[in-house]
Parts: sequence; structure tokens; C-alpha cells
Amino acid sequence: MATQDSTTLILDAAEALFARQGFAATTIKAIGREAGLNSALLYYYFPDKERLYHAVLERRLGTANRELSQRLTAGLPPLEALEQLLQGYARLMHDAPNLPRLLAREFADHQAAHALPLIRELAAGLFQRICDVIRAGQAAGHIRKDLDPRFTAISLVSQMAWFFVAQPAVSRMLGYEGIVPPATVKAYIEHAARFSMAALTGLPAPPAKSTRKRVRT
Amino acid sequence: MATQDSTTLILDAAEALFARQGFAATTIKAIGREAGLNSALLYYYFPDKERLYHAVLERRLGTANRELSQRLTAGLPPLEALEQLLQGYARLMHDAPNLPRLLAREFADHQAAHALPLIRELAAGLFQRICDVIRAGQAAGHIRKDLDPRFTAISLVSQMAWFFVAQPAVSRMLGYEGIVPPATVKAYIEHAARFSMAALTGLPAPPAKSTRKRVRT
DNA sequence: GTCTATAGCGGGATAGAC
DNA sequence: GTCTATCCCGCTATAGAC
Repeated sequence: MATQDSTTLILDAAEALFARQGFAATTIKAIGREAGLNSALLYYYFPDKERLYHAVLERRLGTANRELSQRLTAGLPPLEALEQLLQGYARLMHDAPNLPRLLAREFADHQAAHALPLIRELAAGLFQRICDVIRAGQAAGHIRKDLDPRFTAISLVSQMAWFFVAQPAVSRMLGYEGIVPPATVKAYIEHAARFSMAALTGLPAPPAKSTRKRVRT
Repeated sequence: MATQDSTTLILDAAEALFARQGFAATTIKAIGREAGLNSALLYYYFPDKERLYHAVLERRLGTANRELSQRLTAGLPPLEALEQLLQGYARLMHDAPNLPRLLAREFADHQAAHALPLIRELAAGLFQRICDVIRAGQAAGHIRKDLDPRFTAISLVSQMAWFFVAQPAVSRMLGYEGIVPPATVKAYIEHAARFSMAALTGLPAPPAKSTRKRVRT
């Protein structure tokens, strides 16, 4: 609790509130209160609310992106690289619980003036690299070739992303009152890894059964 | 465009705006404009903004829940039931493009006064039923027994949920400018089904390789 | 760098005419 | 049922003292 520089204090407070309530519902005064500073001071450090928000996203996404991309460029064999990715994603979300919420809001905001471009750029870069790893795995014969690399990347990321974004609901479904306990998070991540590895390496689903029949009742 | 009753007009407009911008950023006046009605009229049909929002969610979630649960109680064999679920989820999101965004916001809003309880209840009921189907599949020997049913349910739903919630980003990643074209959506859904079926039925990932090594660089 | 005070605007909600 | 006019509050942002 030793005195921190005000910029950090403000960014921290803003991040917490933006994540919890979103941009519009968060007031400058509330941020000031949360940071223990006078709200007028925010305008000394940041030109306006919009750009404060942007600064929050940049700080959080910048570190996130750096961490994640490290895990993919480590030069591991494809399957291990993907498992590391899941682990890395989980650790990221766990270390920065605000991140999933911030992301969810940005995604939901259609073409918000906000920082979507930034996110898109980061995500796209990451996405490219995941696809490349998958393709490498297919070329090396470790991953089923009938999987579309881009779709597969989405399948992998989804399992992590949704789990953390939907925390409040997920928590309830798993039978907890408040937060999902760390041990359960860990167990889920291991599940997701096993689930995904089976899908990546497993045999195609038995084409028996008449699976394609009616879709409408 | 034939004249509709004002309630529907208002609900439609409100749903669109709430989904696009969220609760706080959406003004009563904007809803009136979007609906082509005087904004004061909203207070004739709804007591306040909060309860208008609630009405929007109830309308959308009510039908959604009904449709989805039908697909699970159809008494199909487990694996087919799960595939139907994925299909149903996709159709739902496709038919009501506002739904994923509304959901994402509700999940992100920590303990918003809004309608989380409603969502939690619906989701929990559905979740229970998915788990039951998975357990049935395991008992019948169609699904690997080393998978935790609850985690597996999350893995399945995630792949659909995130794809639709993150549409704007997903679209960019797949190389499209605006919306993901229907054909691609269909292809992804088929992918997700295949991916998931392989994971559900496939062999455990080859325990060869030394997969558990370093987690930190 | 941090605070007080306040301008100025826009939003939610109401009163009441038609 | 639908519209006009308006109240009142709270928010962003600024001016300026310390």
C-alpha cells in the first residue's frame, strides 16, 4: 500500500471499474474515489475519459500479448506449443481477472469508437501464429489433416476464453457461490488440454450412425 | 413495415441498442428515435429504463431457452443429442444476432442489478441437462469415461458461445470485412461438431512424448 | 501536482394537452 | 395512445487557487 505514482493508481482504479461496469456506466468521479484521488486530477494525467480508457486497454493488452506470443514462439513441437498456449492463456486471465471482462465488452460493442482496432490487431497476430503452429502439426503428421486450422484455432481459444468471460455463470453452474476456486480452474484447464488433444490427434468420429437427419422439429 | 403494435416496436429498438451499446450507453431518447416513436411514450408502456431492459432480456431469453431445451429432451441417443445441441445453439444465435451480445454483457457485468439471476437460472437448467446427457453417453459407453461431464459441457458450449460473441473479431481473423458469411458459419458449426465428437469418443492423447515439463520460461 | 468550485450539457422521468 | 414541454439531477470537463 506504499504510495504509488498517481498514474498507476488511476489506471488501476479505472481498469477495475471499466471491467466491472463498462465504459458508459463508469464515472470519472467513481474512478477518483476508487483511486483515493480527486477526480479533477484525472484530467491532469489524461486528456479525457475516452483516452483514459484507451490507456487502460493498452496497458493490459500490451503485456498480455507479449506474454502469450512468447509461449508460441518458444520453438516447441506443435502439440506442446498448443498446450502451452492454453496454459498461458489461463495464467494470463488468472493473473489479470479484469482482462476477460474488458475483452468481452469490446467484442460485444459492435463497432465502438473505443479500442477495437487495437484488440483486433493483437488478436489477429496471435491467431495467425496459432494457425501456423496447427499447420506445422498437420504437416508433421501429429494433427489430423481434416481439421481446418483456422476453425481449430477458434475451438481451442474458445474453451479458455468463454470459461473466463462467463465466470459468474460458470461458477454457479459448477456449484460455487462466489469465485471458482483455483484448484477447479486448474482442473478445468487440464481437462481442456486433454479434450483438445484428443480432438486434434483422435480418429475421425465413426461415420456410422445416421447423424444427418432432421434439424427442424 | 406494416404498423406493428408499439410495445413490439419499442422492444425491438431497445434490444438492438442494448445489444450494440449496452445498458448505460443507451438512452431512452435514442430508443424512441430507433423505434420511430416519441421517447416519452416508452414510459406509457414501461415503468422505467431498468424494467424495459429486463423485458427485453425476458423476451429474448424465454424463447431461446424453450428452443434449446426442446432439442435436448427429444430423446435422441446421447451423441446425437449433443450434436443437435450445437446445431440448435448455432441456429439460435444466427436467428437472433443480438442474443450473444446481450449475454456477453450480462456475463461481464459483475453482479449487475440487471437480469443475471434470470440468465443464471436458465443457463443452469440447460447446463444440468447437458451434463445428464453426457453422463448417459458415458454410461452407455459412447463417451470416454475420463472426461468430467461438467467440464465437458463447458467445452462444448464454449465453442459455440465464443464464436458468436466474438463475431467482430472472429470475422476479421477469418479474413472477412463485415459479417461472417452464412456458409462459413455453417462450416464452422460442422467443424465444431466433428472436433467435439472426436474429443468425446477418441482415444486419450498418446501419453508418449514428455508433455509435462516446464511451464515457466 | 493536487484540490475546490462551477460551467454546461444531456439524460431519466413527469405533467398534461390533444 | 401519442406528443410537447420541462424539471432536476449527475456527469464531463475546465478555471484557477494553493
